[in-house]
Amino acid sequence: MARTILHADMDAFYASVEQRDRPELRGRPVVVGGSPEGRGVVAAASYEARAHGVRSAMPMSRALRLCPQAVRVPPRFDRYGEVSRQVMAVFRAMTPLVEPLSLDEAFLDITEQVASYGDAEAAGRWLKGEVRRATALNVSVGAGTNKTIAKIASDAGKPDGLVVVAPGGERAFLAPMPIRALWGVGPKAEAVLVAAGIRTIGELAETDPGRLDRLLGSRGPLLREMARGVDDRPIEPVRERKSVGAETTFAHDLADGGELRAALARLAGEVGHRLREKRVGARTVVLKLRYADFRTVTRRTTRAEPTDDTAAIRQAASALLDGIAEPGDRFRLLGIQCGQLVDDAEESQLRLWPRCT
DNA sequence: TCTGGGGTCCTAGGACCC
DNA sequence: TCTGGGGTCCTAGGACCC
Repeated sequence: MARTILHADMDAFYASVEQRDRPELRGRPVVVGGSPEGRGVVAAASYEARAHGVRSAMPMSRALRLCPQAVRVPPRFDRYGEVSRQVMAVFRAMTPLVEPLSLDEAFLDITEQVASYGDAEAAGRWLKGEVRRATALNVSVGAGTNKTIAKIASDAGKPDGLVVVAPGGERAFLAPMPIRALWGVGPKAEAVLVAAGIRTIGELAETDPGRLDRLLGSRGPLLREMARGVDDRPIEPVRERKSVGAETTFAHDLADGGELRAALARLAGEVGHRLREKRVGARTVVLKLRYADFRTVTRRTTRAEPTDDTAAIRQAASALLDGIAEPGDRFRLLGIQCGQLVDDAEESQLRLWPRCT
């Protein structure tokens, strides 16, 4: 039997939360993100700002040139997290099979529940109404028989949309869409495909599998299946976190020295704190450096025992930095990422019963 | 125009062991 | 003196997502 999958995606989430919390911002172009002097980029833009060409991930300096009357708001991630918990609670009132993708977006498998709403369209309307009642915010919803269809359907209806793709209608729905709409096709894959004369998902679906493998490598078969409307990936309500990291871009490039080492200590503190909060230890510490010319390098070290200790993380990262930095180097970004996470409870089990490994 | 910060997943080469 | 193949772990880089 065909599944019924919803993809729910809040409209201009951070910007909408700001406009909701601050009525004086309503109806005005709002851009959430870091300052242009601090080399910030746009995290979210209200639809009023988008009308001027402002987009997510755009440098803030460019956004404010495109739309000088825009109000720039520094992000308040704690606040967005609170609202996100309300939204996810509404989703979970519908089905336990909710897979969050970010603060403002999730897949829902409502195969078991859809009949009790009537049909997918009615279920989608119910969800939009409940989210609006709980948060006074709009969510766009797409419905279909798999994740690919539901996701592209919710994108297609934005803002405040509800798009339902009936079983059997998958290929006709996807065919005219640009390949870039497909999950997993970014700038690089798009360029490769366009150079080969493949512009739409329909054209991708018709491409010879062997040719696609040569163009896309191992990702060819999966993307071709998705383009043909076939996608069996399940909704995964529980996904284990694999890493915890923090990074910072400096307002001005830094040489190695007191300021850089102080930033490193601050990042180690941040990461250590979050590891302890989550009750996990990390076996690997990765140092990330971006040079003034945007070249990025990483160096890592693996420990025998996991740690959540700030000083240990700082020392590991500092030793890695010693191995990279040359006199005269200037850096624009520094980051620390901890991986190979081990649950504290699991860890103590291993200590007590070493032979059980 | 001058490029954030949080992540996930994949590839490829080398070390090491059997 | 020359030479296997498989498996696992580690490292660095890169594509991609929101």
